[in-house]
Amino acid sequence: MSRMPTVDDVAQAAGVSRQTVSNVLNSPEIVREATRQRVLEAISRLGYRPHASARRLRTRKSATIGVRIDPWRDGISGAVLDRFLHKLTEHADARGLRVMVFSAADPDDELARIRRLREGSDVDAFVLTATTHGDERIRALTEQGVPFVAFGRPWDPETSAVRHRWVDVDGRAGVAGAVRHLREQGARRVGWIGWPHGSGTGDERRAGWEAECGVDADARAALARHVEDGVTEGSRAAAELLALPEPPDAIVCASDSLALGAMIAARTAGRPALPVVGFDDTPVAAAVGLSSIEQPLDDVVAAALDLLFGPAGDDVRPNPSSDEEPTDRLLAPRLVERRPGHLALDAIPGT
Amino acid sequence: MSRMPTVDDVAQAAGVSRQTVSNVLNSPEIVREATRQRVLEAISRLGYRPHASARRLRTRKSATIGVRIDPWRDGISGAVLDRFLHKLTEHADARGLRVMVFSAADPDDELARIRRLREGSDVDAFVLTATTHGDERIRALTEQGVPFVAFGRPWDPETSAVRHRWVDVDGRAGVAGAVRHLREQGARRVGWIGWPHGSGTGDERRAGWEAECGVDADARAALARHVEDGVTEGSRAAAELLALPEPPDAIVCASDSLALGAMIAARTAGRPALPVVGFDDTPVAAAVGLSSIEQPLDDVVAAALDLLFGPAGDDVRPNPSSDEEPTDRLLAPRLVERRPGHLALDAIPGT
DNA sequence: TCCGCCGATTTGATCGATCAAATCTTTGCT
DNA sequence: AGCAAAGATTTGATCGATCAAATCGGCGGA
Repeated sequence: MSRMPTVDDVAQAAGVSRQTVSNVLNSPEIVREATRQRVLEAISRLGYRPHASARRLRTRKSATIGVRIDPWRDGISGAVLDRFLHKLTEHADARGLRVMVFSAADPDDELARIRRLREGSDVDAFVLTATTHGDERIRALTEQGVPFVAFGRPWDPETSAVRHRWVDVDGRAGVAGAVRHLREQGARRVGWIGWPHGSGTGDERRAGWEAECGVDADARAALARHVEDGVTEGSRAAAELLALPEPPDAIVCASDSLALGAMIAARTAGRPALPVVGFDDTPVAAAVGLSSIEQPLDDVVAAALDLLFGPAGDDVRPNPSSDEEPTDRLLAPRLVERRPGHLALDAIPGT
Repeated sequence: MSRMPTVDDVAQAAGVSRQTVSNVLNSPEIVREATRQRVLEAISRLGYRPHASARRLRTRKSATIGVRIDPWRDGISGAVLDRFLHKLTEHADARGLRVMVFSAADPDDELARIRRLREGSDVDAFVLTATTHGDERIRALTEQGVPFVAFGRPWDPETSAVRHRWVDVDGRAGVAGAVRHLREQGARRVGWIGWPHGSGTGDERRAGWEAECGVDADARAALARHVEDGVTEGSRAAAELLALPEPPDAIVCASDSLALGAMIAARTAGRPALPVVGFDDTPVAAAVGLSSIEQPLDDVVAAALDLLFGPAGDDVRPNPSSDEEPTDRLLAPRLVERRPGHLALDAIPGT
């Protein structure tokens, strides 16, 4: 037979009807065991696979989730979203879901694309990444009844008021834990290099440092720097801190880019053993032997899918209304410790 | 109206038949201008969008391409495939194509998943990335008649014998160009840090250095190191080279990871101005101010889609048979020059 | 004036699956 | 044994679009 087998072919081969074949696949429990076996045998003998488009046409579901992938990835940290995407496909595969990616020029364009993808039953639900202050997408999708989950908490009261599903990583707890750990290891003055105020993520992370650094407000002001993300910026800020009369004896940073810069600055300043902690545990951190706070992406993805589809299965739940059980999850990150000096520069002949 | 409008709704609204509406969308040239306008007006008034699954069921096409995304590679260089993926979605969107991603444990698993995706008309064609020596996937997909294009040339005669579509970047020409450029700038002994022999990509890149470095075989042996990919490895190799009686006055590397290591080693060895060139122009290179050879991913993606779908349109061409016009494209990369010392460590107070 | 041709449009059938309701089987209880 | 309820299976309709073939309408030529 040249064409792919269909339910009818299987039905004929097994001596049953279309619908029974369909039932074996979709509601096995209502089929008698004997017939079930017979049908399964026929299915595997003919190599039958259900035609996804036909099924979707009928059921109006696609078992597909959509994710936007971002164009701007100058920073090292853009890598987090890539790892997120990869984890997402893994977990989705395990649930029998598919992942479709798309790109968009701006939030409006993203909304337009989302609408289009959903209209054709191409995609059932979406994962929004990189939520911002006053994120327009949350409200728009909620109003349109498009099922989605956000990776990133709502950053302002307005968005919080819109009940929706989200998952995020507790940056504050992560940084606090790292600072506490450094102090247990003997550090007395832990410095902070973060981003300019105003980004939700950045402010959260800084709050973790503030809570645990154990010094008064004046000392905190001296020990903190806020710069744009980047290796150069991190390097410069760290050099400033290390040049203080009372320099820090450890530095925690809001990103691996900043931390890499800090690490290089420490080396240059003759303090190669200064503990430096970054955030996101990107490949670069692993490559240069930098401690870093790792986002538990596996858990994040699992939680996101749970919220969208329930603990198991591939039926999208509708967006939550305003009076139900919790629809969000805040997960704690984990400190990955590495030895400074892992670069082994000291072991190099001639140094 | 609660449900989405269909062709029939539009037809009724415009006072024509289903098929005419369909024609306006798919073969506008056979519809009279006046009716065409009337139908278009009705379409936009009702906000009609064709139902993708229904169309696919009928036409047996999905206008969707599949790409495997790799489980995390620890190197910095994994970023290339991510950028590739992003470019792919951009170009695909522009052509009205969709991109579906999936993950797989190994090549066999990948083939199984590809088969499944194609059977349901989920995906029309695939892009294979990271081709290897003796890549099983090429032959398997060709035999099964699954349309695909490889990003990566065939690395052995056996695979070359299987006529298939591929696009690749001419690493040899890229490295050769960089070496030539360094020599024009006054370098006399250009070193090489690459990967162990055996990887197609790595050997090609090294060949570019050999061709243009302008020294005899003995000197070449002294000036080259072959190590696994990684910052530490690059750093160690570079330190060795710089400790030679006649050290190199510039170093070209097979990857940005190696180059970053080399750059740090140069700094440590007191030669911060040593020109170092990496490969792939990853975000890290940009962040630390490292020159790097950039793969023209835009062109790669455009070429790949051209090979699959023709210069325009979204009809997949069948895999090439053995006697047709060229089915591959080799593209030249470009050197992105940056200033060493961009890290501005020298400008730091206290140094 | 009538016929035939050609381009524009319409009608009937189909893609492959699931839903809803009808029909046939078995089971359980008196 | 008889009969209803529960269980298993089958039949007819449908999802929304396109394909293939039939129909309609206008125009030129005999």
